[in-house]
Amino acid sequence: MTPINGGAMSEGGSSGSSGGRGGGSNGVDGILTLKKGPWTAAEDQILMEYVKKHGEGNWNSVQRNSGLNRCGKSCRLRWANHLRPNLKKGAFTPEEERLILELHAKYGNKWARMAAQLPGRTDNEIKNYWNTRVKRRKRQGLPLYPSDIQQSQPNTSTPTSPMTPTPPGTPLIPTFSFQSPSHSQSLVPLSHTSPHPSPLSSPHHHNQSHSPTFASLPVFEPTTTTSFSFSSPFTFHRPAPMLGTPLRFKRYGNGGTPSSSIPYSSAPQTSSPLLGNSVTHTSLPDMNSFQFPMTFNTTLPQTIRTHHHQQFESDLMGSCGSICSVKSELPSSQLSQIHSEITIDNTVNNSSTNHHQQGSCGLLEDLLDEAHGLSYSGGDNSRRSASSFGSREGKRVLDAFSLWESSSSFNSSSEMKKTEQAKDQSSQSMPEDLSKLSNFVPSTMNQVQDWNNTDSHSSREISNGRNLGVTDDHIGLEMQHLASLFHSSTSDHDKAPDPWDNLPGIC
DNA sequence: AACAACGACAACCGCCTCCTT
DNA sequence: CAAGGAGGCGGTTGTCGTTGT
Repeated sequence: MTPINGGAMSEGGSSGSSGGRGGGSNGVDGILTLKKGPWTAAEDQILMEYVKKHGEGNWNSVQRNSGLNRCGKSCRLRWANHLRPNLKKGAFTPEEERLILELHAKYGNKWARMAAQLPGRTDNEIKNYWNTRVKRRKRQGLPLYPSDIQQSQPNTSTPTSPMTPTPPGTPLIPTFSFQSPSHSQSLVPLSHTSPHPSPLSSPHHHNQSHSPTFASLPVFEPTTTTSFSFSSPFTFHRPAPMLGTPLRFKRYGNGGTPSSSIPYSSAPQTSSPLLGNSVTHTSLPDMNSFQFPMTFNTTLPQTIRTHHHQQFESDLMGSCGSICSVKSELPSSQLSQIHSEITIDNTVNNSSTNHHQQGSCGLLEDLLDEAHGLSYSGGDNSRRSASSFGSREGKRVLDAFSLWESSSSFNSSSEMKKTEQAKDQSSQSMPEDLSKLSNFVPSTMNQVQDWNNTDSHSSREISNGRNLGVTDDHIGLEMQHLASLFHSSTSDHDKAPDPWDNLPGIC
């Protein structure tokens, strides 16, 4: 039970009460109390209804206007971590796990920043994953990072990373490298070439002591053999304007955020420092739908890899959200298309497999094995993967969605027909899991579009304008950027096996 | 079957920064 | 310029389910 803290409760929930959960909702002595603890499906429904009507932001008004007896902060958290569209539930994929390691090595405990590069993932998820990992490895007496990932950034997370002390003499400008002989990867922040403003230099960041020249994106060296390969055909339909996932598009603008794209797509379309003078970005003929008829394989021999490729790699890894977030922002029908057309090779696994063949040190092998085992072979993650949507929390959310869908006026409108059509179209060509996803999110996602289209007023007012991280223009700019990277590329059109099929659970 | 250990995760808390007035 | 509100971030805690003994 937590009495409202007078007016002093500045959203911060400085309730000062015990952290106990499952508190009641009724006040004592007539004092209205804010409910704490787990959210119910009904509460979720209320919150979703509210966001549907008013958009994200103004979380404090949720309680005032919707009758939901939760503090604004709690509402925001609930929405961001559980209710908002495009959330990717389930266990982290091996690629994601690897990326988390890399990002943590680079950024430390900057969960939001890491989440910005893991589309559909929340900072809370990443944080939980990491903390669990820290505990486990500490117990096992293992180093936090695989030996091929060197943490050379001043660790901002000493309390939770006791096993990875920052070595003395760590440079202020962090470097980040892979030293596995089989990976031959090396990541360095090419700050001098990055056109992106450094988010770390932003005063927005808490007590950041990083060098302001630190590139926000993990830019790969030309020698990089990265973890992804993309095959064509690679079609982007211009996504519907959405509010999307503001959490990931505000401060940490890379990873598909507007901030990362603007420098590329600004009017003059000057050549990127990375691309050299020969590359001039030109306007796209059709931003509504365009295709990248190319195969891009990052394992190409260095000698035939072009600057385009390298740049694209950089953007893929650094701003994975540029693509992935586009994917995640799309309505389900388009989502399915993206899913079926983006091909990502899991060369992480391949490279780690090569480890054995190349006889690297046993510890590294063990670590890699462990990492994979955690993800695949009966480990905890597989457990969770199997039950991710069957969890009580998942059920709650699904219940809420069911309630919401069944009660929403949206269902009876013509929009519903469109949604159903989209469902039909998409489900025809999507795997079962994606079909389920389609059934799970479509109205929500369409609704987001709807909010933006029909309720632009409220949308613009969201969060005092701070919430408009993803705008139509921004997405368009991203598309321009991406397309420009493919502009002069040619390729074969061989179809590669769809790696999304290999992803567990919902993705 | 009972218990402990562990992992995953939701949610809370406090602090911080930015924006508005 | 200052104050207050709003929102975001990172740290922490408690609960629950699973697994192992």
